Amino acid sequence: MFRRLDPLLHSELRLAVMSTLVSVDEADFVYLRTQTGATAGNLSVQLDKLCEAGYITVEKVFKGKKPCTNCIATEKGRKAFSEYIDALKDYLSVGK
Amino acid sequence: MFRRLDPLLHSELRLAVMSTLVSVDEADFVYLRTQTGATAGNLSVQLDKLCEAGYITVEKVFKGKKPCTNCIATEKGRKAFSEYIDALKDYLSVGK
DNA sequence: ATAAATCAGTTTATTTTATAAACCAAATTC
DNA sequence: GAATTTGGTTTATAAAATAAACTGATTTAT
Repeated sequence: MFRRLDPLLHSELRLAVMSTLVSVDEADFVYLRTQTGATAGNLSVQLDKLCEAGYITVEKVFKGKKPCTNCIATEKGRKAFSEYIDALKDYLSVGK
Repeated sequence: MFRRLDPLLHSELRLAVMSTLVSVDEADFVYLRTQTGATAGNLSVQLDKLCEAGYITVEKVFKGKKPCTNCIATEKGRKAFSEYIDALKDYLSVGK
C-alpha cells in the first residue's frame, strides 16, 4: 500500500536539488544555493551523496578565474526522481 | 520558492500514519502497524512524536481483555498534513 | 602593495532522526 | 504449567541533516 520512499530523495535539500536539476538540465553550485536557500556546507554534502548515488554528475570548471561546480541530473537520477514522486502519491490520501 | 517541509511530517512512517488517520478518522495500533508495515518499536516512537506535537490524540482502552491504542488525527494535525502536501508541490517540478 | 572582505566551496563536528533490538506484562495455546 | 503470542514500551545504535570552522583563491579598499 505505501511504497517505500527512496531515502536518497526523501531529504528536503536533495529533493529540492533534484527537482531543480530535472527541470533545468544544468545548474551550478551558486545557482542551486540561491534556489534552495541551503548553506554551502549542507549543499556540498548533499551534492556528494547525489553524485555517489549516480543521480547527478558534477563537473568542476573555471568560469573566468572563479571555480564553478556544474551539476546535471543523470538518467538514473531522473528515473529515481519520477519514481519517488509516484510513490509519494500513496501518502497523499486523496484517492484513498 | 521551495517552502519548508514540516520536519514532523517529513518522515516516511509519520507521513504514512497521518495519511491513514486523515482518511480513516480513527485507527488502532495494530491497524496502523499492518497498514504501514512498520515495526512496533518504530511505530510506538513515531506515534509519541505525533502526539507530543498535537497532531494526533492517543487513547488507550481495553478491547475485551486486550489493550488497544486508538489514534485520531486532530484538527491541528489535519491542517499540518494538508499544508505539508501543499508545500510538497514546490518540489514536484511539474508546473516549473 | 597589502590588509580586509568576499567567493566558492570542503571538511569536520554536533545534533537530530530513524530504526532495530531488547524487553515487559498480560493473555493464549499446547 | 511451560512456551508462545499479543500489544506494546524502552533503550541502544546507526544514519542523517545541519552548522560551524576552515581553505585557497580573488577582489576591493587603503
